[in-house]
Amino acid sequence: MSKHTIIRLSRYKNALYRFESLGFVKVFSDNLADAIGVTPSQVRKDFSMFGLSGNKRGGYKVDELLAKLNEILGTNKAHNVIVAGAGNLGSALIKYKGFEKENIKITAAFDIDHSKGERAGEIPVKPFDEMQEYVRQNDIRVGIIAVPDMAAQHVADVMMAGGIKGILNFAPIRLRVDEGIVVNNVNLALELENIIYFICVPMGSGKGIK
Amino acid sequence: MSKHTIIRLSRYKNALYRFESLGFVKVFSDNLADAIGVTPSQVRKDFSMFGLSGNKRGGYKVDELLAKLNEILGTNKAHNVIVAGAGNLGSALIKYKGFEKENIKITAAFDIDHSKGERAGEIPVKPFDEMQEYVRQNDIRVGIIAVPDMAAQHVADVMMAGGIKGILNFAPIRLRVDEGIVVNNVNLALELENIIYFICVPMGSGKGIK
DNA sequence: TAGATTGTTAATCGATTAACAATC
DNA sequence: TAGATTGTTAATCGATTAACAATC
Repeated sequence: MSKHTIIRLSRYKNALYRFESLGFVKVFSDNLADAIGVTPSQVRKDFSMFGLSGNKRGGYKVDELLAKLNEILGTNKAHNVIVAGAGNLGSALIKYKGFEKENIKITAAFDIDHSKGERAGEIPVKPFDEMQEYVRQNDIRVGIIAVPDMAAQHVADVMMAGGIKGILNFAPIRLRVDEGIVVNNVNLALELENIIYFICVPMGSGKGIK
Repeated sequence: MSKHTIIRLSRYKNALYRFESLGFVKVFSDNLADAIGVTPSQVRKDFSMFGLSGNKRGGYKVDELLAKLNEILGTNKAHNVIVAGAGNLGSALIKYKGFEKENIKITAAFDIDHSKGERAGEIPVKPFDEMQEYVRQNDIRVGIIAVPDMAAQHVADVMMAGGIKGILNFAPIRLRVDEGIVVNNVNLALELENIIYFICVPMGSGKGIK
């Protein structure tokens, strides 16, 4: 199943929550398509690949669809995640509100300098040495890498040694990982650079925005 | 020109800096392919689309290639950027080190509560009311949105009114923007959700990782 | 030269879109 | 029923890869 399809599934889900809060009981493929910026065909195709069905004339029931999407995406279960690196980015992630409503919780952060922000009421910042054992003991499956570039590969290795299966990597390097380990990269500088390219390219020439 | 191509160009550039620091004078399409995880064909195809040429047997000169990539991507010129929202994420971005080496500088942050982190030596946090005028006066072309979801569309509108052409949006909603405005979305919860999906899907079934 | 690598064309692959029969 | 929407198949589109002649 392609990554793009799953991303769209998440977007449908977000949109559905908004429709729900607006009082919608059912939606049509047209509504969802509009909401996330794809064609209605795409919506129906995506749904049919996961056996999500609607009524031939009544569209899709919002609550049913949401329940099924949450089940497919795994967001009906809680997931615990750790962060390596408690610098600027790491601490912002620890405090980030957006994970909660997807049932995702950051349970611990690790840093070589664990004095960083060890505050009561917040998530503990532990010494990096303890990470592997913590991962193992708490059966953590997903880790976030928010350490300097040079340390990223080592952190990834330790995460994998502890049993982590998926990594969200903020370091602008390609991690070498074992077979079957899932890595998503977020490269902030690259995102900006990309925007800069597309606003600088002369629009006239038929090039420009994709 | 497709967004994916430009992203790869940025990645080649990153890899080239690393090759350069290792003392490489020239590289082959094979080296670059390995470094960023694509096929050598892809590398040569990408380069040929931008008139980046090498030597039929000697590969590509690292310094020349870097200079040309920086020119194409616009990273040879400095770019000033603003941030809306000086909460956790906004302040982490202000302090983020990774923009500098791409010649990108955050020159100001804006928040309705501008008392947040107005510290000397750092970037000033100004009242949100002043944003539009600041954008206009300083000819800012790119803005980052790191405000709560509900405020994001309004912020985008004000940015556009000030003359901003590109937006990096961290709010998990689809922004409605004018023709020709470039938007890149970074949705942190979605990235994690996506990882969770792929590590949860039973690997055996031929599905799994893409 | 012989061998290796580029640049480019053609083939392949996968993803998106259009079309339409089924049917509520 | 007539009209509208789904579910699915076929067509299209674009991007990636393979192949190979050119050539350093």
